[in-house]
Amino acid sequence: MTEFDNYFKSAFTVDNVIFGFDEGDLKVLLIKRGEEPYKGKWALPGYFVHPNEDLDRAAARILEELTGLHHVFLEQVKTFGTVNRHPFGRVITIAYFSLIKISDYSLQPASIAKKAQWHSVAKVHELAFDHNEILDACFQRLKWSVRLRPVGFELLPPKFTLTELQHLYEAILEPDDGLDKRNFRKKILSMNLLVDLDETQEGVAHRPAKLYRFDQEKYHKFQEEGFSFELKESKRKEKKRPSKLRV
Amino acid sequence: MTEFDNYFKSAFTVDNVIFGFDEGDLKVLLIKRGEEPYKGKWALPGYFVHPNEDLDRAAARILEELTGLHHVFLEQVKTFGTVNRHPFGRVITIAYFSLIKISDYSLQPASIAKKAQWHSVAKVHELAFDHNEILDACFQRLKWSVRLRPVGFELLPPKFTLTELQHLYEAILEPDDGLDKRNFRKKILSMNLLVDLDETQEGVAHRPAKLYRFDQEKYHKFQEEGFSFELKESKRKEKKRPSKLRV
DNA sequence: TTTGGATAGTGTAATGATTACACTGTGAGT
DNA sequence: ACTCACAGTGTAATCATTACACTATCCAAA
Repeated sequence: MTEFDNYFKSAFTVDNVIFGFDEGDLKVLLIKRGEEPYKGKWALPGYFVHPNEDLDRAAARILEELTGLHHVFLEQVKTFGTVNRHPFGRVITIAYFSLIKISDYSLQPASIAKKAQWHSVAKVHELAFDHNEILDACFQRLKWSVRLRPVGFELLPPKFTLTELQHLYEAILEPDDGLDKRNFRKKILSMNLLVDLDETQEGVAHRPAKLYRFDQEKYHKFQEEGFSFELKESKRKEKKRPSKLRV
Repeated sequence: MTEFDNYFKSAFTVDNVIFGFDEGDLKVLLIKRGEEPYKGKWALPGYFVHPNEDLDRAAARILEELTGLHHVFLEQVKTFGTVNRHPFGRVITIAYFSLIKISDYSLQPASIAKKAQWHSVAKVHELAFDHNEILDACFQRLKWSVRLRPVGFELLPPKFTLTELQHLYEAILEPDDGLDKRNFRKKILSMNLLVDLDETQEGVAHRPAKLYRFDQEKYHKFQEEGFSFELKESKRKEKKRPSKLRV
């Protein structure tokens, strides 16, 4: 068996791209590294997989240590294994992404959590290791995922408005000109996935919007039977009355 | 750095699900294991990733040793890392799938290749390790892939008939009642992806079909711009004249 | 109390895509 | 000349998607 000894000298980690949605913006949870390598750089939360730990379990552990959340959406995306990606030796990493409600997130005691911060996905700069590449791959997967599952269920607070839901879709799909409001509403309401709560927003300086929640049962049905959301970005803007506001 | 030493005791392999298409049937290339563990069992072709080898490179190497082919379609699918999946220690495996034309395949000198054999995907029985699970995951991915890329380009010989192409789609998508012939043809021809070769089959005991090839340029355009193939299985059979053949 | 700003909310007609569906054509073999 | 086996072909009905613009409601400021 010694011929194989050479192969048993590598390690693997799990890195987790944790997405949240807040203030109309898609966010990702990053950690400021306190140790070498890449000390001081922002990085994806991740760690070595313990010798007796399954991969999915490791991903869930990292997520939980950081956010206190379990039973959230978590999916394996891709494994990154370029030869020199880690200075300690041959280390490959299995990337996962998860979706959480930022409102559920609370600071955890784990020391790692103290260095965590939400960043707008669109504004993330240089990360440690090959983490930019990992983030990109996970964001692409999320874009794909949004067509296949009602992702809002995982990302939005229990009560939300249709406009918030639309903004979420726009943040993920990044259509050049946004989505058409009427078509979006027609589509999403026709799925019967939302429940009208007969409540409205309060304290907004405009006509308050109705609040909705997801229908849990319908949601589970969609999980089993599939889901398809397709909507082109609006081709041209509807003419607006010229606004006096400067851009 | 000694705190990390414990983690550098694992290994990883690459396993490759090589799909081919022949005789109207989707096939997968399996190896009869000549060594423990699982000696005598059929397994996916795979091997340890060398210490200085990138993952994609390892997958391509295994494919080439076995089939003599390079530059074929090869895609990472998923990593399997259950704690006790390998008797030698902690070994995780990165699964890839590839698509090749069986007509291009030729027996290679590598000793491993002598134990290789094509099996109908639908009839694969118990495999070594967790390879059934891996095969399933890759087959699912292929099902998905068929909607996003003109997979026939990778799987069919240079000249083929529309019926062969339809059988390929049926072998992958497994629709209960097959696809509707007219709708299939209308759809695939309207993509302008096929070139009519002005040749026909020879030596068949019925009206010979026209032969087509893929338009390489259009194919590359689709690779960049995306591709969408959607076609429901035919709902109900068209009534046939009662056939005298017994089922 | 009036007005302006901001966002919510709402319907339809035109277009395009998908579906269901059944018979005729051609060559080979007897 | 007949039969078998598969090739090849068109249309109408339905459904889904798209483009598009104005009215409603609340708050705040004048």
